[in-house]
Amino acid sequence: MSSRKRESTGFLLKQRAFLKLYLITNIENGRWYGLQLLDEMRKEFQPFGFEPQHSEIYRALHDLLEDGILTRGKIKKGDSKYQEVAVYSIKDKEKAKTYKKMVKADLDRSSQILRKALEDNYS
Amino acid sequence: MSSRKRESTGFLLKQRAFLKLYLITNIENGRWYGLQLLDEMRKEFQPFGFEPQHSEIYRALHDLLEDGILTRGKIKKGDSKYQEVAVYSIKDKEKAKTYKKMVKADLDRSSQILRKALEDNYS
DNA sequence: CGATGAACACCATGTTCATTA
DNA sequence: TAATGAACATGGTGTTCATCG
Repeated sequence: MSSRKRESTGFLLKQRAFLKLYLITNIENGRWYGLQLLDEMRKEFQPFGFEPQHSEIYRALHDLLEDGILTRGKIKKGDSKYQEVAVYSIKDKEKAKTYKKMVKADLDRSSQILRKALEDNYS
Repeated sequence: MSSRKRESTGFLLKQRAFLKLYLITNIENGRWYGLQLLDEMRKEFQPFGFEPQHSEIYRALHDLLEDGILTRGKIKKGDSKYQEVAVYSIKDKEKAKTYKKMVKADLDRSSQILRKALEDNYS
């Protein structure tokens, strides 16, 4: 029951968790589909030199589906072209909240590690 | 000459660079050998749940040798046992300084990304 | 061609094995 | 057994390919 297995050495937060966090927050505030979310992320983080890939966004979305946090529907886009896109919405608010709380802990921890490094090496 | 190739998508600082930074700083302040440096890092970061592996420390040290930043000598340990250890010292102070400056930029950038995430997702 | 997704490839790093003092 | 190092294995993520509307 308690056979602990190290899952990593615990350095910084992984990109996947970071993206999942943002996806949840964005989807909480409206309906979005994959490439839209990608563009949003890229726009936000371009100033910081971070440019996520489309496949990683999709993987994060699929993760969130498996986690039971999001649900997906297909709708036709309202533009001149009539193409189906996959739109997401929150399925389980509690799970979403729990996940965000988990990631926050890791964000805080990671921030502390970086801050310590700045203190220890540039004094 | 200017055929730029993306080396990564630019998420957070890599562990390797992080370790190399600490190794330089520690070695600037005295002579150390590998496992000693490992123990030191583990002690420092245990509170943050980060526990680097020995092989990664060695890889970082070898990198710094290749970079021409460190130099290595073999000496006998002063203890009851007479075993040779590999001790390191700074070979090129300028290069060391330059490297540390590079990593600082990445540390700052990474910190900003994390801070932004905290602001954007927990307001 | 835009959107989604899967397959494939690579690199950073973790785990295990070998050597020597 | 401590210390170093190399070999091997895996995970996370980037790149490419396939499909469908």
